[in-house]
Amino acid sequence: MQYDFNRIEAKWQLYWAKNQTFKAENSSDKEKFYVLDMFPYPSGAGLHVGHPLGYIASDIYARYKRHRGFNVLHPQGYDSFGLPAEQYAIQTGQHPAITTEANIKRYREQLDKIGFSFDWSREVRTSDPKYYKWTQWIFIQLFNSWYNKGSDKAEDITGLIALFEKEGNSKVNAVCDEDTEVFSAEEWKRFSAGRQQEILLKYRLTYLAESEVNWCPALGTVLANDEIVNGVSERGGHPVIRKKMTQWSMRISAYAQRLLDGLEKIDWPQPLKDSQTNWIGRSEGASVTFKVLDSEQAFAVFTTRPDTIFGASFMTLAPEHELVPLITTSERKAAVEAYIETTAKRSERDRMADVKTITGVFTGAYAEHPFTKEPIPIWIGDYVLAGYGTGAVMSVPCGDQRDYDFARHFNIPIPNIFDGVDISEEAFADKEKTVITNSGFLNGLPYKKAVQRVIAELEKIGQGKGKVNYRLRDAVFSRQRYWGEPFPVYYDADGMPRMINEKYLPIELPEVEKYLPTETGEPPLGNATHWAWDIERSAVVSNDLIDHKTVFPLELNTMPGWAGSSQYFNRYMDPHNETEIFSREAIDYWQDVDLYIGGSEHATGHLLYSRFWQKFMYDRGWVPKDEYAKKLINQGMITGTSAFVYREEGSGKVISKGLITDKRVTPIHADVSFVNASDELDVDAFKKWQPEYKDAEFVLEDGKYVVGREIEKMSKSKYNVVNPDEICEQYGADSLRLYEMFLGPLEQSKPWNTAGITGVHGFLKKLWRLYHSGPNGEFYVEGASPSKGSVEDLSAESLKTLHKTIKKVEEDIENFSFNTSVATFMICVNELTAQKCKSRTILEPLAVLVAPYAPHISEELWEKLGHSESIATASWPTFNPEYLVESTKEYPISFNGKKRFTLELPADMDKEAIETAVMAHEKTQEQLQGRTPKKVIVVPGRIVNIVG
RNA sequence: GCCUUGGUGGCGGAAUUGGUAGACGCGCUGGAUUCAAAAUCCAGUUCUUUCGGGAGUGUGGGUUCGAUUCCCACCCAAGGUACCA
Repeated sequence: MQYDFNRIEAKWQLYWAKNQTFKAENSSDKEKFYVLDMFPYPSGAGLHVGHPLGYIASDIYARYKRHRGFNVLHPQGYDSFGLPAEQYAIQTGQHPAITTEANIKRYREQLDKIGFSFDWSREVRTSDPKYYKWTQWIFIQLFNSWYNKGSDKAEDITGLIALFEKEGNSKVNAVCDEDTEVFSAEEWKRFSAGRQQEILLKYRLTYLAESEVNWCPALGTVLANDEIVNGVSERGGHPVIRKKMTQWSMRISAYAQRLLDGLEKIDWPQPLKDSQTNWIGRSEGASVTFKVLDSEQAFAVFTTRPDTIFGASFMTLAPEHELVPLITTSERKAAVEAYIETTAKRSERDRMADVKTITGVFTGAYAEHPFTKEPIPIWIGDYVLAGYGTGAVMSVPCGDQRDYDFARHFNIPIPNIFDGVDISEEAFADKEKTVITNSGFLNGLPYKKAVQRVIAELEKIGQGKGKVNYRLRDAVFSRQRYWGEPFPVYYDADGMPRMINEKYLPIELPEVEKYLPTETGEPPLGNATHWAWDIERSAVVSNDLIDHKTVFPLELNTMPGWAGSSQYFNRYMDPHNETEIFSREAIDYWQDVDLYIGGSEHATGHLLYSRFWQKFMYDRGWVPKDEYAKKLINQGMITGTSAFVYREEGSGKVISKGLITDKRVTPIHADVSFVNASDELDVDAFKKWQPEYKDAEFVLEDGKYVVGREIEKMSKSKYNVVNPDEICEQYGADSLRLYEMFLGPLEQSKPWNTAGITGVHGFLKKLWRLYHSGPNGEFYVEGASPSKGSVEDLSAESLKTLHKTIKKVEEDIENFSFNTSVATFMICVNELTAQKCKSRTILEPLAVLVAPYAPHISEELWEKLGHSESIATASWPTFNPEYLVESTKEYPISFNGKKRFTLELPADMDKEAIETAVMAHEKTQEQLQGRTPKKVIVVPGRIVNIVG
């Protein structure tokens, strides 16, 4: 009987769906195990072979855990708000909800074909109002919370208001805006309601603030860094400037230290932890206030090297620093303004990356040195970023290379404050060996003592203090987009934001005519005509009714992509609950995620924000764990082989790869589906696909157009995607699953090449044949079965093969080394085939071992073995080491570390006996050629090495 | 620039604590079967060689009886870098 994978796979997929085989219950005698995948964004291109990589791995793990007797929660859903659907809507006018729905349908079909053991009854979609109701709910809770540094957690804002009423804010130990003024209880009570709200905003965990954005005036919209190429918009090539905008922010900085500390108790990959650690960027130092000479102004800098304060020969402010226009002298004004304008065009990343070009301008103003009272020139330079620290730097050229280069470039003096150190060529940044000189009261002190001393002196004169600084900035939470969660926010008569009462959630996304920003530059929701909040009717009403008395305008921004993904893992525990985000029982049972698999590209986005929300939820008592995922694995990405055609600069001719020689060409992506295995392009298909090349001249070599090839991340935008559907069709889902695992280690990136799939497919056929040794390839196994009894011929060899496979596969799954277990299965089947094994005692456990990897074929074989229940209910075979005991060991005999021959010796032979046996061997004498070895290393069970 | 990861045959990769480098699969070569093909099976396949052997895990150095594995320096590629998700 043939291995008819198409029939078998369809049969079992239907069976699993009908019987709800993988539905998880919220209570069980079994121990719980929660396996989570990062849910996909349903793009129009459909699923490509890179997506399922992590899903297959987690599915294997989830299935394995079921065999080991756990109650497994393995849900899936869609991160269905996002930019591509909106972009498509702008281009076609099609509502994003419609395209998203269609894309989800396609994703689901594709996912179903691969045979995942998801509990689909728990599916969530972030763009579903039933889901985003709870995203809005969390936003309100954040708004109604402040961070109490005393208790080191988030608390209800009513507690803060009570404190203000009792004692003002001077003794309140809270995380708040830097510019928060001090007031007494009496003053608080006298403030207007609007004023009070304004002050509370400085404490709330989500608040309105000015933040910088990439503004593209031509497109009238804010762009992601991703959408900007070489300083201009990717679409259309328009200029982009950085501009300040009032937006919602999340006070994630309040959690900086806890986010750092929490990393120690979770089993996440070290590189990912490093990423988060660097992102949070804790540094210890001091905050120092400098007065501006001949002015009322002063500014603060943060420095990790306050000990070098006597070496400061200039100050550098970020060009965007608020003080710049206030202190610039009239004769420097033109130069400063010109410089600011140039900087506004550069992206932050550009400014950070570019260390070679040194630019800056002198403002004409001077700061006063807090101790020497000497004037210090104040410069601006774009290597200082406004958003980092205070946006101002105390420049000490002798101790910092960037300051050194800047000083050299502008001929600013470089005073040396390090004893016996030559700074004529470069700055000296070594803290450990530092002894300070030319520094008044710091002379002769080493680094640590100097830091302590200078901080004490600064505190004495009220111009500084020791400080821990974090690089982590508060997260901007507004997006000027349509396809995202609307805020449950309206603006009152004072223009202050107000939350809509929880019981009226969700506030649903309004319909708009077009998805672009309005002509006045408002976000797309500004196009909605029905987008006002009536506080009497508690309903969204027409904008015409806005009177700022009972009907108010609603927020026009929407939430960012990460809003919906920051708590979805908890919502899966109780996804249909309409009265709570999840029930107490559900969260108490499932607790947290035991295994989370997803890409490392989310390290400092989703994976940091979700930890922040979880800690907030924990503080407010809604979840029992302050870290939501015990273990996390990063799957590597799959790279594809992109194809390029080459357009000659100037002529516009498209030149075959071999004819480029020294011509100047621009490589352009060609869809890989137009290219055959010999790298020849179907020119007509290409022209049809990209009409702008319809009339272009294609210069051929030997009558063919040959493309260039390059390995890149597999992505729709690079036109190098390979779809899993065809592989499922041609080889089956089990082959696809095995092949994706067989490609290489889960965590590494690896190329996709379908050529090798015949290998794993051949293995499945061989596995099938092992159970079909009867006449005409009928199913046949020997041994007692539930239905009929027969005698089996069980060999010690087969038992050994089986048990070494059990051992290896078990270790592999526990270590997430799925590629090596596929190889192990192949060896096992090759050996059993050679042994002509037909024994049920071997073949039954083998089916269970294979089941997590290739579930369809295993189900079919399991059924044929006479079982009436799904193989998912079978328990994992038990490894018995007795079958693996060896009586001899083949020793490699090395001379000076190089193996020359091997020698079989009894496994239990001791060190001395091994040495004697080896030295007596003729080949040893042959190798030595009469020399006496200096030393003989014998490691019993491992190796013999003869030196000399 | 900074942070992170990786570099082993023609290709994907294996080598779990420093102990037989190249498991397993693809591809290729030869053979069996076949009218032929597909499928299947068998044998071989790191390079080099005067057939004794010699060299070999990005490059250069180091530690060690022994290094793909540990240390130092460098080269190359990929990912991230705060509004792609």
